[in-house]
Amino acid sequence: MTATQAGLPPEGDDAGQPATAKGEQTRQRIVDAATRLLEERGYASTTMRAVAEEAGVSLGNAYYYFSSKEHLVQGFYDRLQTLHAQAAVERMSTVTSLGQRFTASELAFLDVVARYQPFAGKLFSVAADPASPLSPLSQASTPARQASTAIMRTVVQGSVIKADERLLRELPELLWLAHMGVVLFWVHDRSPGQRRTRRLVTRSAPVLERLVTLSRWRALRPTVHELLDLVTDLRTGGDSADGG
Amino acid sequence: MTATQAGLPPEGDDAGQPATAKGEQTRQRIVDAATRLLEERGYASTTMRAVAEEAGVSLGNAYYYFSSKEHLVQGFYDRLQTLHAQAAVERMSTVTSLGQRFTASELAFLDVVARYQPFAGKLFSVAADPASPLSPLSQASTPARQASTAIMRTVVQGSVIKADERLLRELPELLWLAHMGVVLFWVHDRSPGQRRTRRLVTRSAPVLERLVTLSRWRALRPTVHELLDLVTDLRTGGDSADGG
DNA sequence: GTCTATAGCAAGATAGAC
DNA sequence: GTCTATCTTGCTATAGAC
Repeated sequence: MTATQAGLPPEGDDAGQPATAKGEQTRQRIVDAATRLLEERGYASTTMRAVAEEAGVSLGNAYYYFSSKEHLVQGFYDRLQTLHAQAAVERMSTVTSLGQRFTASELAFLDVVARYQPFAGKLFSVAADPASPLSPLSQASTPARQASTAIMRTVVQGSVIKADERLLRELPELLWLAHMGVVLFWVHDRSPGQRRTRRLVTRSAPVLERLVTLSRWRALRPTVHELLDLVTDLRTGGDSADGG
Repeated sequence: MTATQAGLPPEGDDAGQPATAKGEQTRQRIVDAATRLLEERGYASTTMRAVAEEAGVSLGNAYYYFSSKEHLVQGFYDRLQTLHAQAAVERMSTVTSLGQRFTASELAFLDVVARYQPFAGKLFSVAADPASPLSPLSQASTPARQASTAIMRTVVQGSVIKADERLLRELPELLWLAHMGVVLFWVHDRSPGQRRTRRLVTRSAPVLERLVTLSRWRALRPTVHELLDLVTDLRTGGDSADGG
């Protein structure tokens, strides 16, 4: 339903891009207020009315800058993204194996988002709707998605690993998919401190590394390439559809 | 958030289990009305008011039997499940390889759900909330989940395949995960007739079969078992959390 | 271009009377 | 079990001020 999915340019979703410095300031106030309320009270209780009041603007004004509640939450997402990128780079700086770097990146992510776990399910639910701007595949999420893939590129490029060349090229995007998998698991993880998700990461990373290494094996190459062909084919087909 | 996830018995989610025959009848009328409207007008337009009117009861009465709109939709899901199971068994009856049987089952699924694709995103979104009774991991979805896994067991048991024994035992549940992946892809697939999802199925199934076969390889066994250990560990840990 | 105030709709959910 | 209010909240609209 979205412009993204039809492969068309965006339509009215870019409402309220401020043109003046004052506007930019107001917009920021609203995002800040929303972030504060989200952290304090979760998604459901963060009503547009409450955000407007917290920001000291009228309800109409809030909608002037954000065409929906979901668009507003996007700002919150972007902030998390930035924090994750920073934390990931820092924690990756001391390790050089692919598995360790992926682990570092994901554990950094888990640390950053830990406090939001209680209401992550609701947010996730909203993002799961393909028509939502919060969907990781939406046009509105393109910057966030690219930033996330960039982190994974850093994971790959900083690591010393021998793998099939084509696989290596696709690896950042594949790791992004893996990251989506981690998120999916994390959202359902009610264990204290999200221990289970941490175990998932620390234990699957070595297997991941092993599999990547095995891609150079003669006997496995055809299968590996068949998979890569499939991924490439499904990604570049016109209509958007993912397997994340 | 759900009782399921805490490993506790259900609490208030079983609202409105009718005690009398009359109650049972009313409940059924409401489910029927909801199903009819869902098929005709999709999720968003199927308001609780519309359902109540269609069923000839008051809004409050509808809520007496179904504590939320989501609980009401569960009946619709169950119906699809049954249809899928029937169609899958039928289409599998002529093939014996694992890949072909999995393909048959999934294509049967796609045929059954094709007409609901336009509003599947909304439904999916609701089901993505771990706290929702519609979540595939919720207590309320246990019957549907088991039915779905049963289909996958049929896929496996009817096929002649040599694989690592432990993998073979876990395969039905792993195929259920794969099925969830297909659903995830399908929900985002805007191509006509969901051609892309069909391609995903038909092309990934042979790879899947190949990988299962490779599990018997000496050099791969440790990795395969490491993965199976991980899956088992994460599943049987007390708190529920998945990777589907 | 920004912003307020206010009124109002639709729809999910609830309270309380009977 | 059933109904009739009633509440809440996302969202829209309008009309006007600076």
